[in-house]
Amino acid sequence: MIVTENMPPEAVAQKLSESGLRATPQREIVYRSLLTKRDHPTAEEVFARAKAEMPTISLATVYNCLETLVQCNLIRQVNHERGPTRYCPNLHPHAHFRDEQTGTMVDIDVPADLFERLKALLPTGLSASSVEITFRGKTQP
Amino acid sequence: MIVTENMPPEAVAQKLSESGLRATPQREIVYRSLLTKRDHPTAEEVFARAKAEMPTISLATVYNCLETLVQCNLIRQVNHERGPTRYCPNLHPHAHFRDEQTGTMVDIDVPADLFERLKALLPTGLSASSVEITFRGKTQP
DNA sequence: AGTGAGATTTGGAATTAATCTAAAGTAGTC
DNA sequence: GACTACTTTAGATTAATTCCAAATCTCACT
Repeated sequence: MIVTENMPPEAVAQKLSESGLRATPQREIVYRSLLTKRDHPTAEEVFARAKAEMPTISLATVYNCLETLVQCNLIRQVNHERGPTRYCPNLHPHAHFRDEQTGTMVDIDVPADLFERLKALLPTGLSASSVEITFRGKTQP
Repeated sequence: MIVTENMPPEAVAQKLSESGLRATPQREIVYRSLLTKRDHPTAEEVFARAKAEMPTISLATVYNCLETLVQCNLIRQVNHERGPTRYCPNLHPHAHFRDEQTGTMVDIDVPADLFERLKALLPTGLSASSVEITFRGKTQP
């Protein structure tokens, strides 16, 4: 299955088992917490949301689940400068804009041909498996 | 002075004092260590090189100097995923390619018009002060 | 249904990169 | 030559994440 669209919540179990992994309640809760509020939360924020549904879940588990979901391509990691890693269920190729004041992050669609032009800049011998584009700036008042 | 080219080593003192800062031996050593081997070293690596020239320099000072040099636009910070921050004296707008195996990083020139096209993707209301483009992948054998 | 192997979760300790702090050193100015 | 502001320094501290080893769970097989 090639992923071009965001996973519907039901597909998590399937995608996980495709990778030989189990669809545990913790993994589903963590994944749902990304889907329901798509604001690029940090692991701590996911932890807070997950605890609301399952008070016994641990922070280590949240890190484990996020890592697992990244591994089987259900979500993406987003890093910006030294800030904590954020997580994103949008699997379309896209860029991120980060507001310097508030730290909030929004998705920016990038046409496929621009990604192609960027990849074409690489000298022969280098092949990119991913391209990360991050804008930093401010939101007009 | 608008910076479009890498600073010649002599220019550091001037650039620093323009910003009301002093050209200390530590700052010059740290800057030179970036110029002489342009391999995007981490603060720890800069520290090691600086110590060879000035055994009494401290790691905190290296962090301070790097921060100062970034502030007055003599060098750039480069972040990639969770790795330690790296430093780069190349002030041209450019992208970075990072080899997943070795962790080494190389500069990739990006034509100005591509940067413009990227910035044009932002919806009205968002204005970017910088764009970071990072490729991740592998170097062909 | 019971059992064993392997996967998963958990809390706490450990790690890493970076920042903070407060004291000591240095430099330009009056 | 002293005042003041800027710098450096070592060590303590922080923040995010990873590691670890024990407890728990789940599936496959009997």
